[in-house]
Amino acid sequence: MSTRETTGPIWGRPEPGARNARFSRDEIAGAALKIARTDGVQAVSMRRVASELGAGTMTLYHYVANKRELLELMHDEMMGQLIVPEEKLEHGWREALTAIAEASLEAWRSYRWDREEISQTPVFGPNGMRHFEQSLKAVADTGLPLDRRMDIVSQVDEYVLGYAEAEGGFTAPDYAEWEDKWGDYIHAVGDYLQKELDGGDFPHIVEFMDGQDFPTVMHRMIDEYSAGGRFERGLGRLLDGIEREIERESAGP
Amino acid sequence: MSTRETTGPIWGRPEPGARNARFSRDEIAGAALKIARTDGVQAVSMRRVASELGAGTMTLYHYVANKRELLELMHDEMMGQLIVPEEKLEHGWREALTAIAEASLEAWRSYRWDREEISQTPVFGPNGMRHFEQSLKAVADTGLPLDRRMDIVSQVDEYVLGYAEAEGGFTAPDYAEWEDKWGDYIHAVGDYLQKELDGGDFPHIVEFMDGQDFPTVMHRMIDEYSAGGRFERGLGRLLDGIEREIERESAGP
DNA sequence: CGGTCGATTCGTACATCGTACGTTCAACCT
DNA sequence: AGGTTGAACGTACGATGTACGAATCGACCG
Repeated sequence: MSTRETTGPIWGRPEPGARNARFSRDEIAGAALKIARTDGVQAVSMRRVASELGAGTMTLYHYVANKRELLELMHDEMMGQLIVPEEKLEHGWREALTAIAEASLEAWRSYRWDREEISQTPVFGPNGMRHFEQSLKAVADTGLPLDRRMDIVSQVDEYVLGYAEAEGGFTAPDYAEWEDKWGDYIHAVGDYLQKELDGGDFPHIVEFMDGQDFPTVMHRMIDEYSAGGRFERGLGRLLDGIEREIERESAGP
Repeated sequence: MSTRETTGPIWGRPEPGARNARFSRDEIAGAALKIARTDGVQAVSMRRVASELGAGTMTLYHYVANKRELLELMHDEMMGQLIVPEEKLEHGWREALTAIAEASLEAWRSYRWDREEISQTPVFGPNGMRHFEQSLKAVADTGLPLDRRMDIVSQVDEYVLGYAEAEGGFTAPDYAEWEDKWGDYIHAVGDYLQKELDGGDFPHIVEFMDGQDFPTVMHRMIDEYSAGGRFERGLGRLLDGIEREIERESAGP
């Protein structure tokens, strides 16, 4: 019988294996991540993960209370990728935050998440905690009050999250793949767009397009994103703003 | 017969009504948005929207090629809410960007989107274009080159997006409702968390918790978010960084 | 006016999803 | 040996998006 404990986080329960467990949580998360990496998160279904493991679908429910928990497992596994070597935290807040932000972007890039499912509830897995600890450590030397330090850490996270999210619309594993998937659509969007632009209501967009057609402009923007530098530039601006706040705080009362 | 055109964006096709249409796209998007507002986006199903309109499910497919298009319609309708009165754009880039950012946050707040579905493809609806036009107009007086202006506009969008996303985990229409929904869970998370913290590996988190238990800390953070000011403070930091870039650009070579 | 034909409506069916429920089997404890 | 319980999973249900094709309607042509 054993009514499934569903109130607490999965990490609050002991991992099954008292008797003879075929799988570990890591193995399950690993299988799910492999599917997510190759076919996207929407391809991660209980059936699919189970069959990847060579198990019956319902077997998964012995290790995980529901799909949300499976996603939480995956989420925390990914958070592991944004832990940074400790020595990177020792050369001042600016370098430390940069290192963390870059690792975060890298991690969020490799898996485009089902935020709907995940980010509605606070997920605090082991790796999530390690990341949080590192983030607080990174800004420990700013001289700002605690709540302000927390504020800054959150803002950097938010920026990286938004950047990764936005980038999703302009990236694919491979440009040719993107072209293959969206090419026709983009072309048709271009036709519609041009008609609107000819109406004369969008002078700044017209200036931005610079006489090129929409697919070309899209291509330009995708290059802009994938060339790199854009993220670092933006992060730099944000850190400049933070720096100014720190200077102001340490000067004035 | 009439094979459904699926290659182009919905706005590239004429709206049905050549003969006698019961619904307009606006009515359909409106019904869907009403559902999204009251029960969340995940409650928006073709069946649900149709029945809201008093129509058969498949009738929707006469107005919309598939669910993605319905979501695009909703998305653009929401984008309408982040159009700003023109006079707000006339007092310098800083005020203009602030006005746009605040309107954006407001709009994104009211509907928590299924980004998975939406943001994977570039959506350029009529309102999306208006927003883009306004954004470019807002930074027209910065004196920066065109691609840099575009870069800045995007970054502000990205920050707002990330903020809204992160905020989602700390908000509910009403705190009591949040408490009701997550209270038990948060409490259980607290138990797990405390055990980890006692291990001694997380000194900065311990400092941050300040002797309070996890539910209390969560409450504190939720207050922090909903008190307002956090978003403006962050936006201010970002704009400070942009300002510095503008100064540097106009001074240097 | 009668007929035609496209525009519009929608019922049925199917594959896929998460998961509730209950059964089976083997390992372990006494 | 008998009982208990951890582990595996088959079956079934209700929800989803949507393909298919039949039914209905109304504007226009003759």
